[in-house]
Amino acid sequence: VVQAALDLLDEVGLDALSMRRLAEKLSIKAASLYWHVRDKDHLLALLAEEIVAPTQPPDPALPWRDQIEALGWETRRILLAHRDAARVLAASGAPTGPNRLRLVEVSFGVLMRAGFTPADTAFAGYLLNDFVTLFVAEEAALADQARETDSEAAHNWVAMLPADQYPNLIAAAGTLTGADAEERFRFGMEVLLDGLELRLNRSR
Amino acid sequence: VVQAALDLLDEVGLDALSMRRLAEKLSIKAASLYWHVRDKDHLLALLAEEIVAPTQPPDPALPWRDQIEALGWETRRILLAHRDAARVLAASGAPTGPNRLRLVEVSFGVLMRAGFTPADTAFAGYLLNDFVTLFVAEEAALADQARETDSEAAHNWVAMLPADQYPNLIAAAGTLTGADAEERFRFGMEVLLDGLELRLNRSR
DNA sequence: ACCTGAACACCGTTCAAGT
DNA sequence: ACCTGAACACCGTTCAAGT
Repeated sequence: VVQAALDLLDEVGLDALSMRRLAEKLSIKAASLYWHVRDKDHLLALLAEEIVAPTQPPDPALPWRDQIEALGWETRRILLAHRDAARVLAASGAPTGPNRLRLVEVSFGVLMRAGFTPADTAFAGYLLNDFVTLFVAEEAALADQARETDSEAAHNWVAMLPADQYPNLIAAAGTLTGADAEERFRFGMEVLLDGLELRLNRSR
Repeated sequence: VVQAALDLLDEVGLDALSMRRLAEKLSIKAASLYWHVRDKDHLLALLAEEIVAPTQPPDPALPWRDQIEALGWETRRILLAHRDAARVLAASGAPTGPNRLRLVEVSFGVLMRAGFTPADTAFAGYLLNDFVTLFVAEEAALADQARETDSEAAHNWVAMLPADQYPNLIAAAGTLTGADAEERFRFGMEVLLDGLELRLNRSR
């Protein structure tokens, strides 16, 4: 039932994922879906649960930093496995299903055992989760966009800018190759983890 | 023209902002809008430009950290000034208009002058910008949701969870009062800036 | 328990035609 | 230069009715 929705998502993307198309795929009329599912929002929540299901929790024997890092990379991998997966998570709002709650529990557990206060744990957990989700959403959007237009055009919008008005933008963005998503992800994770580690050490 | 769209956004929110309603507000038929505006996407881009227009750039005499921090708080202030503003920025994609490009240029300039490499500047700039936008989007969503349901219910979803399955989640999330958006924002900014500062010092 | 027909109240967008 | 009428191809959702 929800598996069909996931297949459809991979085929057509989130924007074209409609109740009517899903019904068609199931050889059913659209009205019938409302017996299986309360809402489209509800469907998205179920979809988010399904996407996130195969996530491997990190090895609890590792230091907290390595665990958080591993979970970040694993989450990125999971979200890249389905089309628009990160957008589905964002669109389906706060986690309510067991799979997503479990992941929150895992990351909060790592942070608490590392010595963060409960409040800092909650803040840091949301910060990390938001970073990963947004990052992958952007990464996927850029990849889609690069697939539509030719990749030269993607570069050239920077070159089109008036150089005297945006010198720093051009200097910095000019270094981006577009194929450096992993490096950018590592950068973000490092900055966040360094910031969190510093905070932890200071509080002791 | 776009001012009417901004008014409508404040009145009804992004989800209900349709071309047809906007036309009605202008005492016009929907088809006429397509003379003034190419697309709905184009309209959203113009809207994003308009929202961001009154942003005050930080004092260039300040240390880089203070400038970035000031710009972060200013951006949050600007985005909270209009309903669903953060979502509009996210929905309208990468910045193309002069106002948003100017802000990117400002933040990149601060980072470059602080001594970051061009690549690190681009990474850090996106990271900071994404953090602020996403944070405000979430903050606004939570505030909306709290306005709809009574605020007790917002607390109780945590209390409803089976305590044996999610001990860390409950311990950490239980400390959140819902009215601590500013504190959470400060936390995120501090973590990011600490991480960035460490990276800058290491590279020298 | 599961599905359908038919309807309601919407969308974004195009295009020939009007003034 | 700016607007309209009419249409096209869609949406999510409800609800009585069928089996």
